[in-house]
Amino acid sequence: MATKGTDQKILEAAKKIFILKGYAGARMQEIADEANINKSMLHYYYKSKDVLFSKIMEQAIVLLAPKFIEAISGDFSVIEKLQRLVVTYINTISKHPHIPLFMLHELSQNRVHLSSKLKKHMKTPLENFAEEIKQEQKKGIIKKVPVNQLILTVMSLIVFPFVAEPIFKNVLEISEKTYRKMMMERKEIVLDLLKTNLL
Amino acid sequence: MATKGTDQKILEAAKKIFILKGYAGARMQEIADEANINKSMLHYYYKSKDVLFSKIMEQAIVLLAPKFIEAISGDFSVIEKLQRLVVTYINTISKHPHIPLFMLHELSQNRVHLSSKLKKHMKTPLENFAEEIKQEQKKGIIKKVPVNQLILTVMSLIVFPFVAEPIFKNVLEISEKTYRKMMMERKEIVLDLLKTNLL
DNA sequence: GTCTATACCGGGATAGAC
DNA sequence: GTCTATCCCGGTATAGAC
Repeated sequence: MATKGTDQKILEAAKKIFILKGYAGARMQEIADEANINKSMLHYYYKSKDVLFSKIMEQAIVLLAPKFIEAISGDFSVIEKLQRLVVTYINTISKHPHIPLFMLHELSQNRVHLSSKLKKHMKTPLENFAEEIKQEQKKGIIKKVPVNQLILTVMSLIVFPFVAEPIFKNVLEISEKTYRKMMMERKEIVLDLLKTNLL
Repeated sequence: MATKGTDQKILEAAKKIFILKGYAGARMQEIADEANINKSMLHYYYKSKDVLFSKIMEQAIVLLAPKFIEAISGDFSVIEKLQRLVVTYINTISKHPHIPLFMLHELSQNRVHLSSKLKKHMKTPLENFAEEIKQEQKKGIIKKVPVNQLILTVMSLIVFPFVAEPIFKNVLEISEKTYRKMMMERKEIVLDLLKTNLL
């Protein structure tokens, strides 16, 4: 494979720094250092900090949103879809454990405008899934829990352990390695929890 | 009551700005404006941005940590303690919905050193609680779920909906008011979920 | 495309008058 | 205690040589 192009090196460096420190905390100099290039190269390839940041944020969204949509779509039962969601999300986030907190923090600032873009992509699959849940509840296949609360619950169980990783590792005195292992075991734990609650 | 002292006005303004924007995103000028005072007054009362920030972070910790310890201490069954935790935490955070994301973000930066201080306060109560859980599990009162996973689960169910509030409100198209209501109803939902999982 | 130098501004912090 | 003026650094961005 060819040597990494400068633009790629920049993207990788920016990804690392932005995700670790957030937009406001990130320094262009630090990104340049991380990419082993001159600071002005950043502006040559990506006009401004804002532009560079947007690229990174978009990457993060493109990484997560389609996986979500895919997991809850197709010809599966609700429980099967929840299982798919739990497994793919915990696996994916395990590979990029800092992304959720990064996204949540930047979304809470109004820096990221894609609330509408994101919404548009997610709306139909999410509405369909909600409808399926209601159908199965009506048929008595799964228990009646308010749909929005159920979605909140599922995402909480999956995502929060990564968001709160620093605090948990500290308070519970858990090593990095053990925590990773816990996350892998968590797939089954979350799924069991959801099943006992819904079946 | 007497007119608010300048130092109090500053603390309130700083709290608002820091919690909304984080350390790196906060501007001393903005805090001064918010407090209706001159920027140099900030330095007169609180030597530096760091010092001011530390005060705010400490307030946040003092707000949450004792409530956690109190909820899981005393002569109650595990289920009762979980109920106390769910109720007091959802109530408290509802009044300060931005605090969790603020704390998690700043903790993920290594700006906050109190991992050790916090740990010290929490350690014994947490260990005792963990021991009680294991005891009840041995006696067959509650089902056997790994203790750390259980703690992760409980905190996830309580805290994450606040951390992810902006995204959920957008994607699920929920109004502020409705979301607040959902959080109130959530106390019962979370508790039911935990009970069906443990009993 | 890559580098150096530099412009330019914003932000934290201080000095000093009142 | 409160204000104005100012320092000074660091950070984004640009100019211009090579």
